[in-house]
Amino acid sequence: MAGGTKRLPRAVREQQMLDAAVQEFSVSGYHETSMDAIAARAEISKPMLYLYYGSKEDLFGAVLDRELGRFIEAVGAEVDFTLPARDMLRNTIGAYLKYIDTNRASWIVLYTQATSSQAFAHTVREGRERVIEMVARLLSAGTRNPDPDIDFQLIAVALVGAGEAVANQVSVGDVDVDDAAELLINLFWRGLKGKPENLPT
Amino acid sequence: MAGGTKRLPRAVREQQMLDAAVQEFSVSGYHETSMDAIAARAEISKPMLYLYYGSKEDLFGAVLDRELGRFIEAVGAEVDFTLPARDMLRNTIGAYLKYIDTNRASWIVLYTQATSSQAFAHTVREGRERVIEMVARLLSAGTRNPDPDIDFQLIAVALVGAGEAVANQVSVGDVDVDDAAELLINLFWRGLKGKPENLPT
Amino acid sequence: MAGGTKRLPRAVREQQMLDAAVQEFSVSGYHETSMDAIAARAEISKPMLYLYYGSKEDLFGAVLDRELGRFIEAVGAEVDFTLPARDMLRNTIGAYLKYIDTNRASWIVLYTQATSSQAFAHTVREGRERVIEMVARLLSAGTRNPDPDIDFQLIAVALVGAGEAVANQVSVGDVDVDDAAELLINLFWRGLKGKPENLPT
Amino acid sequence: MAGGTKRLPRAVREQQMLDAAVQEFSVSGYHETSMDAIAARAEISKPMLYLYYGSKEDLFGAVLDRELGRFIEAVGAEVDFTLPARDMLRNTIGAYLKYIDTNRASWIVLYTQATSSQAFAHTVREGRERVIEMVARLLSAGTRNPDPDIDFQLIAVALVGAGEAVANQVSVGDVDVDDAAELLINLFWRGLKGKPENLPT
DNA sequence: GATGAATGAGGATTCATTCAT
DNA sequence: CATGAATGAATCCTCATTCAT
Repeated sequence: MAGGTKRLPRAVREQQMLDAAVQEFSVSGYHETSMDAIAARAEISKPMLYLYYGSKEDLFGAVLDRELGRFIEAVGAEVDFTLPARDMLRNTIGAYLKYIDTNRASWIVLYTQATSSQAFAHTVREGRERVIEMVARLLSAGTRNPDPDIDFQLIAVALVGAGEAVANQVSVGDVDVDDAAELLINLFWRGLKGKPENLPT
Repeated sequence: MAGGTKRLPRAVREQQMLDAAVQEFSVSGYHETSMDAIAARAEISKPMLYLYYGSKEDLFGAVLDRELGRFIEAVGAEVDFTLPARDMLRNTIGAYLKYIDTNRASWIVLYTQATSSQAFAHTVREGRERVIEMVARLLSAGTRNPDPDIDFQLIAVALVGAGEAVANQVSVGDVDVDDAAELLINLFWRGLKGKPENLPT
Repeated sequence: MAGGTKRLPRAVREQQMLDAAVQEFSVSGYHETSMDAIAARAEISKPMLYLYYGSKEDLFGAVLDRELGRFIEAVGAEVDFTLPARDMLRNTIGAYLKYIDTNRASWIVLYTQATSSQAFAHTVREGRERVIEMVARLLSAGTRNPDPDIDFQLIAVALVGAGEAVANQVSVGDVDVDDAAELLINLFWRGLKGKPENLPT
Repeated sequence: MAGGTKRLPRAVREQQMLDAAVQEFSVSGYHETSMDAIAARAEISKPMLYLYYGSKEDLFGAVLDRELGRFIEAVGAEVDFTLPARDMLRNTIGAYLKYIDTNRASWIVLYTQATSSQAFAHTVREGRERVIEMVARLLSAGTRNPDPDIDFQLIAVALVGAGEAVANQVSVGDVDVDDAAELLINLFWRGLKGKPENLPT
């Protein structure tokens, strides 16, 4: 009604739909978002959604794919492996939080809503596992004398969990990005220090 | 067939229903669990569910209440505020992880599924905030010279996030409870050390 | 509204639904009959249909089953294998046409509408093949000196086709049952006479 | 890919579309065939279909018209009214079955699928009635002393039914055309013999 | 002349929820 | 007390049909 019922090229419409879907899913979650609502927000008709994405599940999958891709790209772009570890860490975490701060709906869908349906719990779990795996390798590589007793995998789980929790506060707007960055950098940096027992008591 | 249409005292019935509900919700999530499935597992009729709990939403709320209560009770029972900080921390974390290890369905409902519906995102957020608040106070209290610049609140967010992530691994069965406990104790203990900047570089 | 929203025992409701379904399907065919229409005619709600029959396809299947069963029963009841061939033939054809004359909707569904959906073309084809097979055996058995050159199978196809065509006229009300019976009896009786070549030219 | 976006003269396009439509309809039936499928098979766009035929119903009507026309033409071409009755019958039936054998999709649409929609049950019924009428007249004319008691109309119904059933076996490929022809010729010839009662008992 | 893009309208299906016994 | 029987209200999805280029 308001306008916008033009013929758009396929690629544009796709993004328009995904944008609408991200918004709706982020607010209401997978199950409580209706295709009607998405179509309405995208200012198109429902059949278009089905024409382009086949089903609600597939649409949600496409949303996850795009948002995950964007997220990875945004973070990856800021990572320079030639920098010293500490700087790289800073940059990575900075990019991570900046993405979340700037793309809140995206983050909410990826972090909170993606587990809403059985169909995606799997996908999300795998995604997280890859991140954890990566962090674990970084920890292992960044530690000077890696003690074989250290369970880097588990430390990575904890760090990623912490990172997500902080990120989530950012996405909610309760926390300043810079403060969050500083905290996470320190937390991860400690992780790189290796054996916890070395810490002062 | 075997039986089941007995007259049970109200309290027993209630628990029976909640037990069934926890199981179903933990496996399928809020939306993908039907009242039929719950009634079937509880071996009672659907009208009974409605008689006792009014609606699916209320039932889920009752589930959250009971599980949260049990959780708090289980953890609280092991906490002795008269012990030295380090011991208290150890006991608390031990109780926390033991509860999760023993009551996986309960944890899954509380941690993973409670965000499934708009109606409870709120509840969960509040619950987590209370925990974070508590941890923040513990951090603040446990630090010898609390520097007012330290954002204990945010540290608490990170620590709780880490704790949940590790707890989740436990609930999935991927991690040994004792290993998890040791890791978390160390992580939290560092949190008590105050300003991150004090750490060695 | 008009009445009839009573609690009926399962068996009664089932018949009520199937009755409504037969009527609707016979008038509009499989695709052009909506579950709404069937529910409305049965004076029940749509969910009942699904509760009892699962899907439109299954409902149609149940309709076919019941009508085919009734048909076979009605015809079979009149067949007495102890009678002389000619009498048995007369009785069978009589029962056949009487059923059709009395249960027009049933016949229409079985004969005309059952091929409406891919899903049932198969079933119908098989049903017809069984009838043809049976007729072929009767022909073979009823022929005094069965000439091996005679393709009873094909004769049966023709006779059954003729029978269905006549029956259909009956179901439409264009033809008197007795006339139709006489015609078919003669036609089949000729079939029993064996080799066509024996006929006068 | 290979081509297909040529400018073709109207007449060619029309046949191309009808060809595609016949194929699709014969395989899937009226309702289960989509305009998309027809357009795809015809290698043209859907708007073209609508431009030429207005609606699915009209398209199906055009299909029936063309196929019926071809059928009548094919059979009619072989009928020579100057021949003796028996030869004419042989030729007619031969042409009839040859057409079906050669144009199976056409026959299936005319015989099996045309009843799929309310909209055409009518058309088909009328078509069949014309054939029956014609056969009845032939029977009447071919009988030496037409007894007014004989219901040629009904005999024609039976014969046409038999003819269709046999033809259908041919279209399915289960029966040899020549065998089918012989059978039908004999069957019809008997029909010409007049009163059934004259037959031996 | 030809089509990619778009939609109105309706149908099947599924629950959470409630009577009537 | 307990439940089998029943439904209102959505939701997903599809398809014939039509613009705008």
